[in-house]
Amino acid sequence: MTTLKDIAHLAGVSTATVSRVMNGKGEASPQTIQKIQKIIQQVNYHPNRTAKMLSAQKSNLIALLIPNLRNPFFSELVQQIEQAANRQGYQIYLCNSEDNRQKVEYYLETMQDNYVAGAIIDSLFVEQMDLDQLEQRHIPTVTIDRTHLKHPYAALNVDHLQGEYLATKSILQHQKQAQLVFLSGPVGEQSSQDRYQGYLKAIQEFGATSLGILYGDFTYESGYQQMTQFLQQHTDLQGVVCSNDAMAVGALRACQDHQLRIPQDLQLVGYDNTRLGKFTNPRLSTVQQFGINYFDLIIDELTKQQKQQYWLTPQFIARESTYGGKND
Amino acid sequence: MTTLKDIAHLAGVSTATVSRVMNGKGEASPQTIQKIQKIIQQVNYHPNRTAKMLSAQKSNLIALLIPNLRNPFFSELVQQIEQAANRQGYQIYLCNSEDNRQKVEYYLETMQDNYVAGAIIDSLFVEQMDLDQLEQRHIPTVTIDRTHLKHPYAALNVDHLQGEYLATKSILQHQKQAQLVFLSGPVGEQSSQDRYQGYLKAIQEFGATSLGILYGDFTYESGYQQMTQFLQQHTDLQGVVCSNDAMAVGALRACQDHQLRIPQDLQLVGYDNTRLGKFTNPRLSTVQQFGINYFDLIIDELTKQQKQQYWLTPQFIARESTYGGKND
DNA sequence: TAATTTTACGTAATCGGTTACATTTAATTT
DNA sequence: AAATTAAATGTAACCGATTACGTAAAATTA
Repeated sequence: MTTLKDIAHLAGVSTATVSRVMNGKGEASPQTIQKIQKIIQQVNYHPNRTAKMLSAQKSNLIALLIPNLRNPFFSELVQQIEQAANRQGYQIYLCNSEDNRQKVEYYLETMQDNYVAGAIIDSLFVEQMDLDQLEQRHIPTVTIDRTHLKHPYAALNVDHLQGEYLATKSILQHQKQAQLVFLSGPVGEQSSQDRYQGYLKAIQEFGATSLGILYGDFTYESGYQQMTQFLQQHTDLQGVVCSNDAMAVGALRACQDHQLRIPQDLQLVGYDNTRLGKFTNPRLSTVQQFGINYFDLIIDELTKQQKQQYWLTPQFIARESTYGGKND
Repeated sequence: MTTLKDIAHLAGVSTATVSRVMNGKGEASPQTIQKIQKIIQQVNYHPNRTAKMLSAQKSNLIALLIPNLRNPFFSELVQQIEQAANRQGYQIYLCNSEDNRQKVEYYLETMQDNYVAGAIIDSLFVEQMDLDQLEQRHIPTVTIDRTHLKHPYAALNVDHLQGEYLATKSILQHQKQAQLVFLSGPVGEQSSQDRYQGYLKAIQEFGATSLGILYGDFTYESGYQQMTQFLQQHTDLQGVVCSNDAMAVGALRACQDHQLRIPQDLQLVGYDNTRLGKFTNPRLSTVQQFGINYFDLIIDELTKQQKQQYWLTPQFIARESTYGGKND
């Protein structure tokens, strides 16, 4: 590997001079600058990032802690955030915790080792203690959807209750006395619990009935499986409210396997507005949590540390899996 | 940050001793071992990875270079490989090139800076030169589906021609004189070109007709858009052969928007066997490139350097979007 | 021309670890 | 008890950068 020292040798100067030239800091005569730059070109030298990190005690990495990549919502999130980060000269240090507390701990430790410029936290299993530690280490943090956690940095909060209320309402507006079921994420998952409350609120408001709550794990497979099982025992269902799009797609297929027409026999809504939703048959009505412009904002928060709290207003997107939907 | 030096101070020994104890290398008296371990526990010390990397000139990172994350094939690949890597104590250094040569170059450079233990290369825009460089730097490499590139390490090759031949055949077997169209990846994309050849081979063999080739970019959106456009000009189509599942899903929706029943009016096949395929309506017939057990093998190749060449035999998976399909 | 200020560059410490080698101390051997 | 060997630990160089500080050379001023 070509090092600073090599360049210094070749140019007949000290490493300090080369370093200064590379970073445009301090003084250097035009001749030396030229000579050094020429050599750098010739041997295609580029400074070692690891050494740089250690020396500077900082990096251009932004940690992105997510629970998994199975839920398309997160793979889309990763893409969007990565692009926004790149635009501002940052790289993403992807911390996929695989729904596993141990991995969360591992990544929280290695974030520090990697001298990350900031952390974006969107994961269950992150506790107050962890955020306190990040704060103590002066790692700017943006939490996404971790409303119950406290820290002095920025937070993007999502009103799940309101979102699912809107979604559920969209079903009930066309069928006030409908019997519905709620397809939730894993037991204990806060966002799903909040969404469940929104679902219940709409049900009460319209005097409709909830036939229960099903627990999936945000995958197509679990949506399909839970719904299939449910339909074996219930025939009097008019609507399914799902805690994410992927499960909605699974549930949709399960309903169709039971010869139910969507939305005529049964209305169905997803959540998250993942790209797939526009291409299912029928197209999926869903809830949009945040628009594409929020990702740059997240990176800005980390780098400029404006330390704002955002409350995002979810929007219902009507498509074909509920009445009143339209193509888009 | 707690450092080795801190521990050494607390224990009243030198950093060398602490390092030895931490790594179980060299000799140390039972008392010192105990004392040091106790302190490490107390202050929750863990060695800095960056410093370790620099010092040891190696890391537990495996670079995974992919073209993008938009194609679900790749997001599923990332998950699988990450899990396999984790099982063997490695972390993934995700290099998402965003279909961009510059980023490929950036990542190839930083791989070296990160002292990666190996690289998994599955990306267009990687040239022979790049692999030569990796070889020169002694970075063990596994290429996936880069048949035309030469290097002394392991390679997983996929017979795209055969895969698409099987897929096309499955359509033609039930409708020998069908008129088909091929929905390809971007112009110049090698795997799509190979698949196109397989498609043509089956067409010739059955005396069927190809109405042309459409170029998408492996996204739902492009599949939908290309197919919609095509259907505005053609009404005599009996089959669509797609170069990946995501475009197939988009194309499927486009066909359905044109009131075509699948598979009765028109048969359609995807490629890659992504998870979604089991949940579309109709379920998607597709081609499986490699099974789940291949991911551990890839990591093994990197760490044990068996330097094998693999040719994977693609398998056609019949579902409901072609005749002769069945649920699974 | 001598004194002073600027400019250009080198020396050496530092980041947080690892490790070859030297040294001290303890245990064995004669 | 002296000599030898083995065990325990310390010293210092190193990985590849950055940077505070010092010094030599050049430019400016007196």
